[in-house]
Amino acid sequence: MSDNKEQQPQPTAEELEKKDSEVIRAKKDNLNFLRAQGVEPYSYSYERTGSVEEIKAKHGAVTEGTESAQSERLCGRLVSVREHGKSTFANIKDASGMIQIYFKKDVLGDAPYALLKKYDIGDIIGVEGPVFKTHTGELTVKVVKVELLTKSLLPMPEKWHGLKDKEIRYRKRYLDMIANDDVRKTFEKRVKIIKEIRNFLDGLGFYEVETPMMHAIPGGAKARPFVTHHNTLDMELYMRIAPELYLKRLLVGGFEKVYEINRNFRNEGISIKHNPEFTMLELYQAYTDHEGVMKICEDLMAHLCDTIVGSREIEYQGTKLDLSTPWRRLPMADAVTQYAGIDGRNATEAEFKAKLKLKGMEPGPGVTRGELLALVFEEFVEEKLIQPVFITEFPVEISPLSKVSRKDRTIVERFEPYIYGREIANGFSELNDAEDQEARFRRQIETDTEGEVSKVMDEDFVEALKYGMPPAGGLGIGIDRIVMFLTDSASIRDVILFPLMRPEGK
RNA sequence: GGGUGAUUAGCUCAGUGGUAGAGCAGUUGACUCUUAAUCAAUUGGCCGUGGGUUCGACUCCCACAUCACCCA
Repeated sequence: MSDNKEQQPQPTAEELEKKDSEVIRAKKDNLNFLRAQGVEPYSYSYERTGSVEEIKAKHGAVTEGTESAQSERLCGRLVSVREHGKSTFANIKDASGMIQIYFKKDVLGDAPYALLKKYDIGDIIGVEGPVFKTHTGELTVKVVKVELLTKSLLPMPEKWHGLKDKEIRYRKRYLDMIANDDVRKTFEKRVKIIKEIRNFLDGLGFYEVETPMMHAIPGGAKARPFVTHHNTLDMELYMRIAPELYLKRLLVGGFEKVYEINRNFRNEGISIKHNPEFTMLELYQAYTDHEGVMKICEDLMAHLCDTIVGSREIEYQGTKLDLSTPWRRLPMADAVTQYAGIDGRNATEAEFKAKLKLKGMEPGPGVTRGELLALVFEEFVEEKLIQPVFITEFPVEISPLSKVSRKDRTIVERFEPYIYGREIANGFSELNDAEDQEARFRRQIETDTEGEVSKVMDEDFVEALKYGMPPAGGLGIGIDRIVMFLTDSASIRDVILFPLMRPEGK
């Protein structure tokens, strides 16, 4: 495959040169001119006296008409230039913010001022000089000395409208970040959210661990895995769909509170809510049950609201969401009764099927009552769960890893919180009866028709359980979806730096 | 997987079966407190790719590619 590509004749330097637009050629000309003048267009370092924000904070009190006694050094990308003959205003931007800089011919000197013409928007520069306030009150660096730190060879996106083309924004995230300030803010927020999750869990005494992302047997969730191959072992490996089975092994081993924040991979569709690789938090705590981790779940979300948003009421896509704790608890059957207009506790299989038929669904004869309930829930209820709610009491058939309810053998001690019609997490009292686990795996393997379950039983996991896993509660939270809520992002692609894209056709 | 829409200059967008447009960016000139600076001039296009219809297609038709949105 790659052979064909390599046989294609590589364009020569001249041909590439020809293809350059005039805009690009102008920048290259500037680069070459500067080089000829002895300017190094790709410098090695620049020592600054502070970031843009720091300098602004430091000199905020400078009064108009005076300038700081101290000279400052700062650097960043040149984002706009306003020439006025013998003086020039410009703006540079660093990670902290943007500041105006002022070049004056008689301050900078004739020759350096003339060289400014060879600087382009997009170049990264360092400037040195005192700080003053303009007549309009804007804090500005009066540049005494300017240095080119990095020459830019491609034109920047338009300064006013920015970069809107979603395809370019996702494919070339760096341009998106340069052009759209709120993108950088969203991803800074993502960093803080994940940091706060760690803070919260570490505060509860959890250990963060790393378990394999390449599995010989895919497990821990119902999803199609990505397959890869190990050469020297000559074996198929699967990118993990969940870390669950490994984290539970750690409970067997004696860790009592563990969590992992990392990537899972599911070979399924791509949508506004799904990226093939996504980040999950999974945590397990020994000697507690689903109630225990349900509390951790809502407390964690409340903690994130407090620390990231500053309020437990957030607005998502124009809808107000109140994440105050405790969240409502609602058994699945009751949710169906309440939202689907069919008695979730007493309806017959035929009644469920009739209901599903309204959406064109015709489950086969092998489908159990519990599965039918879950289908009705998915089809008719989920989208209506706007305010946070824990759906509880899942049918045992669709929950192969959770413990049967102590009140009712047909349901399990499991919950899924929903916000804005979306499932954001999944938790349960972990099944630790090895023989029951083995039987449920077996049943899953037998009934799976979609290839969503491994055909091979994870014997080692079952064996681990046989040594004895303490009773435990487990919880998995989709981090990307949490970030979407807390940053008011409509698409998962807006909270993943480099979402999966098909290679561009050529 | 199905449906709808988009694809035109580096970027943001108009456009029409008959010679391809604007703003920004670029280039040249003027301007020593501007900030979407202003003013004057100017360069830049295989109108996503490949077929077809037509005297003539950026425009109409078909296929393909990529993206977006909706549905499964």
